[in-house]
Amino acid sequence: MATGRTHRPATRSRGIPEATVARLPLYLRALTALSERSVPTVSSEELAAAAGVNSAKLRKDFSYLGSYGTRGVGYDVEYLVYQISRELGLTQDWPVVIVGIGNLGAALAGYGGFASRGFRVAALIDADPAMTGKPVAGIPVQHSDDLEKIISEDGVSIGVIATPAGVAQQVCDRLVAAGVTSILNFAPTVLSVPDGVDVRKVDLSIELQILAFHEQRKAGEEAGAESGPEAGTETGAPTAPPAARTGGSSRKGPDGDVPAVMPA
Amino acid sequence: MATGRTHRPATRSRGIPEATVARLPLYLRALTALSERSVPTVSSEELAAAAGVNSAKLRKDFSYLGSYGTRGVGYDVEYLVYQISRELGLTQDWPVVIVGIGNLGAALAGYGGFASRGFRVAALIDADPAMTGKPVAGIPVQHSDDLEKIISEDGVSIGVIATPAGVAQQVCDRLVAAGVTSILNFAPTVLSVPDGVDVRKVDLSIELQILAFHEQRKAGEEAGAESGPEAGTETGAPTAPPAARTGGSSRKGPDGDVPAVMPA
DNA sequence: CCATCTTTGTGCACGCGTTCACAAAGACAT
DNA sequence: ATGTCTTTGTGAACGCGTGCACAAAGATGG
Ligand SMILES: NC(=O)c1ccc[n+]([C@@H]2O[C@H](COP(=O)([O-])OP(=O)(O)OC[C@H]3O[C@@H](n4cnc5c(N)ncnc54)[C@H](O)[C@@H]3O)[C@@H](O)[C@H]2O)c1
Ligand SMILES: NC(=O)c1ccc[n+]([C@@H]2O[C@H](COP(=O)([O-])OP(=O)(O)OC[C@H]3O[C@@H](n4cnc5c(N)ncnc54)[C@H](O)[C@@H]3O)[C@@H](O)[C@H]2O)c1
Repeated sequence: MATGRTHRPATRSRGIPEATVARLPLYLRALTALSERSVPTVSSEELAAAAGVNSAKLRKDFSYLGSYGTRGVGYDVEYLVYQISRELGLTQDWPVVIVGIGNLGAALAGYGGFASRGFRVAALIDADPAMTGKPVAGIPVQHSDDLEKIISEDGVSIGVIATPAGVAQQVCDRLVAAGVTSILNFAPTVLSVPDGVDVRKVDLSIELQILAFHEQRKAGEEAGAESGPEAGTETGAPTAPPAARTGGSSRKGPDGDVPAVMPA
Repeated sequence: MATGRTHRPATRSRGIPEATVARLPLYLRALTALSERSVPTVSSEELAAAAGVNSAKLRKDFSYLGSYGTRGVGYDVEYLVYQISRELGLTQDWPVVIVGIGNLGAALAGYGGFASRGFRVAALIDADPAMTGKPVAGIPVQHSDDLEKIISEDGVSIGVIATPAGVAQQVCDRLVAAGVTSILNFAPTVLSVPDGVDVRKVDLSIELQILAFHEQRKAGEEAGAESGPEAGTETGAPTAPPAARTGGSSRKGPDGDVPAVMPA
């Protein structure tokens, strides 16, 4: 997963578990597709398949919202779309600012999936004076000097950070000071924010590394079940271990992994 | 969290919990920064702060990798960088293809964070003939007709999908058929893949919706503790409920939420 | 060599999330 | 009205992840 709230770890918000909240947009997307095909009702089984989850989990998720659904029939698509939208706060308009209009920021600015769900790009902000005034995706870029003014005037509470990692924390601080209380961070840094501010992060690099881990594991177990510790291709070790293995043998890898002596 | 594995739900890979694997890149990033500052050792407390996690959790995570670390001192930065890199499979080179070189795909292609960690953009692939041959971020775009050839020749096992949602599944199918076993999906669709293929997704829209949920909740509890069911501003309800509330009163929202009768 | 002090590694308890399995609800046919 | 059949809503069990708290390890100083 690319995200995770930063502060406020275990806050069961209004009785709805965090894991459920994270799935509601998934259900909503599937339901919207059904709605566009004028499908009137859907069973938990069908909807769960469309959303890629277990049907029991889906029913339990919906049970947190209340007792919608009719036994023997299923759920009314339009009604459920409305209920989930309302629960997620999508019946109102959310102005969003994007800070850092480089490659990624520009792509985000032009992304149609924004407007489709109650989000509106209120402003694009960049520190580069050469960008100021230049329209990106039809919206003129504004200079970061005006950040505070823009946020307070438009009542923006959600900010997207697409700046280089080095300046992300200070951009974040300015956003928070100006009144933003939700931040979506694309920069590969840990942001620290005061209580009451939510941060979610999207990190491409982390996702790829997780995939690489599993990929390596797949390749490893395919090449013979147990060929002993680390069969081939060491790719050059760095320095020596700290105070390498003087005497004791506490324990090694979880199950007969490579011993803690460093190669070369 | 923007992601989540799709199939193969509870696979404790090689004894390392999935949650730990997801944090390893975070530690690695923090450690790399320390390494660049030539910091020789770091305590679990310091490193945990830098990575934004609990120190006990960090120590437990590292304990799955083995007993590195020296009591009373901490962890050797270089050594740990190497161990985590190796565990994540970053000591080898991973060729990656990006399919769909539009706004997002082009941004990804130019992203420096790729190369920095053992990932190499092996090819950019698009279905638009007008794109073919055109260099994006210094790499010429290839036509999707050649997808299979590219993947088998370069031995690509990781694919990134940045096409429109409508074609994502068929692109995915082709990637998998050609030998790709790990997919990072940016299109807002649920991909179905055979066993043995890992899918991770990044969905901007979902992240924003989760933020909106919490944002709404913050605004709600700030405006008076319990003002009864749904104080103001109904934003127009759609159709009527399915077989609305004939007699029984099973139960409503979890804690005195809006009653299940629809407004208007 | 011994004492002290720092920091790791982990046992343990707890809470969240997932899944199974089933009783009850209600649609629908007769 | 009654019976059958589908599907919901949820109780209960289980496993994973988290964080506390502490014993043991080992560095450091005398
Ligand atoms: N491009 C990608 O695919 C991608 C993927 C994942 C993460 N990221 C991350 O997203 C961020 C942006 O990536 P990018 O490729 O668009 O980089 P970029 O260099 O193209 O864009 C960065 C933009 O931020 C602006 N900026 C710099 N400092 C600023 C400040 N203090 N206030 C406001 N604006 C400021 C710059 O003028 C520039 O326009 C980086 O942190 C990168 O690591 C990018
Ligand atoms: N732009 C964003 O910020 C953003 C954010 C989140 C998600 N997404 C998603 O990422 C995807 C791409 O977004 P975008 O803004 O770059 O769209 P885009 O329309 O700019 O680019 C899509 C590209 O895919 C190519 N394509 C179409 N069919 C193809 C096929 N069968 N094989 C290969 N290439 C094909 C098109 O030629 C085009 O170049 C979409 O699914 C979008 O929903 C985009």
